[in-house]
Amino acid sequence: MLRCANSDFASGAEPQPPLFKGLDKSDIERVVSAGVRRKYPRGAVLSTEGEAANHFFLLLSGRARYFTLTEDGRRVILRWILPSDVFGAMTLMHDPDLYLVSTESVKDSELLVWSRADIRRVVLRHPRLLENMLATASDYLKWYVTAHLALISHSAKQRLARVLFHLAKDIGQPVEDGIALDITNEELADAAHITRFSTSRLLGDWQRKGILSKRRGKLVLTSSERLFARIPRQSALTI
Amino acid sequence: MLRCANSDFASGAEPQPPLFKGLDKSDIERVVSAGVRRKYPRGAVLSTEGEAANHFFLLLSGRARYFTLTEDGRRVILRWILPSDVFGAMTLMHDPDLYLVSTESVKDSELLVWSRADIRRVVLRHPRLLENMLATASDYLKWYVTAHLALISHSAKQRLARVLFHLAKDIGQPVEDGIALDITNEELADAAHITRFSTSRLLGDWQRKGILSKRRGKLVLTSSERLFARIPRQSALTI
DNA sequence: TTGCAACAGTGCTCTCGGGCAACGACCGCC
DNA sequence: GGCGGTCGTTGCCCGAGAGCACTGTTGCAA
Repeated sequence: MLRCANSDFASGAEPQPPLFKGLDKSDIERVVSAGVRRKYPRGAVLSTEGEAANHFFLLLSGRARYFTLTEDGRRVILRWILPSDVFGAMTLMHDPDLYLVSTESVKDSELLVWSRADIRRVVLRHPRLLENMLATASDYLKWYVTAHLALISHSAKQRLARVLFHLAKDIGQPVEDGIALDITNEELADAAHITRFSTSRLLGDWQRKGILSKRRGKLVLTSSERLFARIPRQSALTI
Repeated sequence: MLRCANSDFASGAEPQPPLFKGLDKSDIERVVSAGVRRKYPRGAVLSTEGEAANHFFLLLSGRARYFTLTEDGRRVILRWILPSDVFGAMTLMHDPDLYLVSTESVKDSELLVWSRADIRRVVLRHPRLLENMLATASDYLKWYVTAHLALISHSAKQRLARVLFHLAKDIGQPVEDGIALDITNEELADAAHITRFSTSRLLGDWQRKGILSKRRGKLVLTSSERLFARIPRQSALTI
């Protein structure tokens, strides 16, 4: 494993991760060179809930996600991690603590990884990193408030629509007739917190209406707006 | 409004707010004296979702809570704020931002209030405050993960039991036959995300079993463990 | 090609808990 | 004391969506 002697971020060629906001080239250089670049295959567990937080990560390429388990062992998908996102922030704490949730790669991924000792040293020298992490934390809280409200006030259909919409935005690939997603019904079900049966039924409805088309493990969203079509309501004028 | 010339925190007499962890007396003195002490009556809205985050708060005495609104206007209680807790952390951000949720006092309360300019100045001089805020943020995320899991995997009964248990721990007052809570059915319903009808039914069950006793606006929890009694299950041996 | 496993669709049942209406109990106020 | 408002209770209905069994479909591997 090699130290990252020359960072791509300092050059400004790549999009700047929010973590580095407000830092100048030499600062970024120093931060990046304190970490190591590592590759992980699809499906690798990168950090595990309840274990000591000893590594801080920045996703360079690929894709990952947070997950946790319910008391009865069901897996719960929390949030996607996209390139430029950081995770394992418990590592930054002044007092060592445990990871709150687990993370896994869902595609072959490349990451920048710091040990606790290294990232702490860097962070104390660059408090701006702490400020940026606080901003990230607030994004997470924002996401959670939204998810919380969705859970308690949206129907299964609305939740699935919301999941599809955000997936299309975050990880969809434009194709001729819409936006393509590599995803199974079961993954959608987990994300929307409904059963795979309901997922199948709802997707079926939408397909019949021409809002999307799907084949095994693949889905093309044609008109994402129509996902949120209001439930047809009785007109007040109809006596 | 007077600057706080002499802080109670620096003396060590009062319990130390987590915000000040790792700071020495003179540091705390400086932080506290940058804020002003203010009193708010019960029911005051202290910060409003969507407004510019211009004030940072530390609750000295009383009680407050976060809340937000659903799209259809229903009020959602998020979390209690107890003495020593801080809120309005969006004020600390490097780039000005809006409050994420609203807060209101639920008892007459005394707070330490900082303007954005003042708290930013202090925070930049004492990066340890940022570290402590990060720790607070992680507490919030922990709370949210728990609440999220409760919402998707617990029954109405389990959620209400959990709410009662935590309220008893946080804001209950010991009395001869248990722990007393000043709370209405409606507030419990909001906190557990169930209707007030279900709340009434569940509390009725528990009262009949002697787990708690209640009169209008008041509730005495006798044996909080029995709230979580497992649902009696068919024995596998019963053919 | 065959076989198998993962993925997907459908019809059915059933339960939790939401929603409503109506009633009852308690509190404070004039 | 009477009265209106808030809070609490109960019975009833009903619908969303979970759960399950079964079948159909696709892809991969031997």
